[in-house]
Amino acid sequence: MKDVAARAGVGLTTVSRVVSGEGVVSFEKVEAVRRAIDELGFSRNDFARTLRTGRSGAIGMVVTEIADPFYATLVGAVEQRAEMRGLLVLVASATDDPEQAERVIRRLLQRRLDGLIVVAPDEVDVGFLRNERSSGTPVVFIDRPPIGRDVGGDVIMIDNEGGAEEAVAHLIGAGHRRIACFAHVSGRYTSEHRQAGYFAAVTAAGLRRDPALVVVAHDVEACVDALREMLAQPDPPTAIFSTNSWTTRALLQAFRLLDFHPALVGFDDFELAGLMVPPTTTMAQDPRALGGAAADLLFERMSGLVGPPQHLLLQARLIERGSGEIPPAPI
Amino acid sequence: MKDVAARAGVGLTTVSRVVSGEGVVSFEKVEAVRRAIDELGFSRNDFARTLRTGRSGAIGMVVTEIADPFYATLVGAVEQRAEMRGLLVLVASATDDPEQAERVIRRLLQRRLDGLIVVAPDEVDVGFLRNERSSGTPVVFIDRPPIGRDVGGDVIMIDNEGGAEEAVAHLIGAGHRRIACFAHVSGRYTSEHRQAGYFAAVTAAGLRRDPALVVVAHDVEACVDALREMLAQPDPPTAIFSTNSWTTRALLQAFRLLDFHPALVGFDDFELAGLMVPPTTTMAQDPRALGGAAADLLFERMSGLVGPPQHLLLQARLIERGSGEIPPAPI
DNA sequence: TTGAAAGCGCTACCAG
DNA sequence: CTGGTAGCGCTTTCAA
Repeated sequence: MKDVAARAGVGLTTVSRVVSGEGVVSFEKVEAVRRAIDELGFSRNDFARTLRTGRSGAIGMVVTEIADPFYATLVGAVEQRAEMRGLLVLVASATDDPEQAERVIRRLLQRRLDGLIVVAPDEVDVGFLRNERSSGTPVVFIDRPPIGRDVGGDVIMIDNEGGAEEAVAHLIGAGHRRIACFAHVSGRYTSEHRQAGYFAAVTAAGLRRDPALVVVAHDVEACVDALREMLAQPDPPTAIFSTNSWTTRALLQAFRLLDFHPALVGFDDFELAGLMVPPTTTMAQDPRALGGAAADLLFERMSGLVGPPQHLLLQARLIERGSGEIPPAPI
Repeated sequence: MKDVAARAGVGLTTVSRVVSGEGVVSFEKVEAVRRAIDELGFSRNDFARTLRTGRSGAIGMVVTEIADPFYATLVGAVEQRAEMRGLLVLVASATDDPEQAERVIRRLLQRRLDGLIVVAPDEVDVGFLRNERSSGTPVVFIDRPPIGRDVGGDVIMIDNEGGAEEAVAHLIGAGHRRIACFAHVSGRYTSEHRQAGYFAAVTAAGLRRDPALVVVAHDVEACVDALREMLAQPDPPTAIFSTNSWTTRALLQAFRLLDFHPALVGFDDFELAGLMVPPTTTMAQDPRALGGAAADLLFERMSGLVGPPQHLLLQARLIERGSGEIPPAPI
């Protein structure tokens, strides 16, 4: 910048004003500075700027797995909103390893971000984010609430329990009485809440809660095993509710392997659900809306919105594709 | 840091040494500093550090669309490698708008990154990256070569033409003589090269190059229209080669709508390809390998590897799932 | 081993 | 309108 100033024959401050577009500079000097910038290939050092201003012009985003289309879409939605405001998004995958997750988040924090959007890994105590929030960096949690005492911060989630209940009620409405629940993982927030919704629907309909119908299965092999076991029972399920799209897709592959075709409704929509055999009914979340809402709220906080932490619950939406309502072949 | 020093009763330099783990500090002072850090909730300001050292500890990654599973996986692979080296990854979606793309890349550059991995949007002249490279920031291009004169930089890509040729040869080997080519877009690098592979295979087999069999179609509607037109011709195709997975998936939906089921081989693997009816044969790229190779090369450059720009060509791999080799019903 | 002091490149506050 | 100067928080000499 000093070089630019020298070359343009102006003061350092004038260059700064031209570069940041703030303050008033005479037309000729602007031209001169512009020319010098081009000739020298100058580009402002944002670190120095940040050091001085205290604002980094960047927000951070932590997700558990960027390669998961759901999170990738979430990130895309946030990025789009950020771009409109001239903010950069720093993305970091926390992964499932709690230690690594904490390390990644801490490292992100050292960058003095203007705001943070976090899909808090279950099992990671994000209590240390309390410092951050109290020092003025807004934090919005998304997809699930943070673990840890008094973290505070806004939370934006899907109504997991309500959505699951509605999905299972849909199966019950189609005449099913034996409905299995395939959970994608044990002990994690979304999984547990969707299971709770399953139980709520089963109970509301006066059906028997059969523990043999509830399993945790993430991959094809586990699904095959669980299905084999259920089919060996005297009163096998005629319909299945799955708590996320990974399990839903694993189930679809298992169905083909076993040549077993029950009714199926899965939480989370996925591409090609309509091409499955039969087309798979899903309880869809809208990751774009979720990410957009989180970004909007974060930006409001960044521009000074105060008030108690907000908890937003977005509704999931049933997309009927025929696999739920088809009554099963009589057994 | 000043506060920490005061509280621990040591000098600023000592704190710096403890925090960065460099230099020698007596055990007691280390303890004292650690305690003060905890009590004050101190976390080093990375901007100041970067300003001073000139190294940011972060690399940048530009992709055209983060929500596309292919790019998301690419990012995931780079991130994983970066994490192992304690580097942060700054991701930005360039989008398809050339102006926005350039803005985003420039903004990323202002952050003085230690390295850059770029999926250069076609139509964006990344000539301005030349400055960057000459000022010592290594740049690795991935998935396609950069547009613009003398950009230089390493390039890591899939052998698009060879992969496409092999895919089409596979169809020819299964007895097909009328093979259509559905390209996902016109004028872009990967699309054009895969089309070139298609033509190479067709020519090598001595088949007639029929322009009516080559179309550009990105969505279901366009696929339906194009297929209708082809089916109305006297000698319709019995097999289709598609240049990327978006088009492949659109085709699958179109097939169902039209109740038309030709043999199909698509470039790019996609989840659930095996569940399609019939299971879809694909020419698979491995985005994890691609991203990993790019990251490794970038890290080598960052640690001083000199030499002329490298051009790496990774091979795509045919995953046969039965839809290619099934001879079509006689027409 | 330790600490004082000089600056990394920029912006904010002044005084012209 | 313009430019000089202080200082953001850190690391890196250099001297003790």
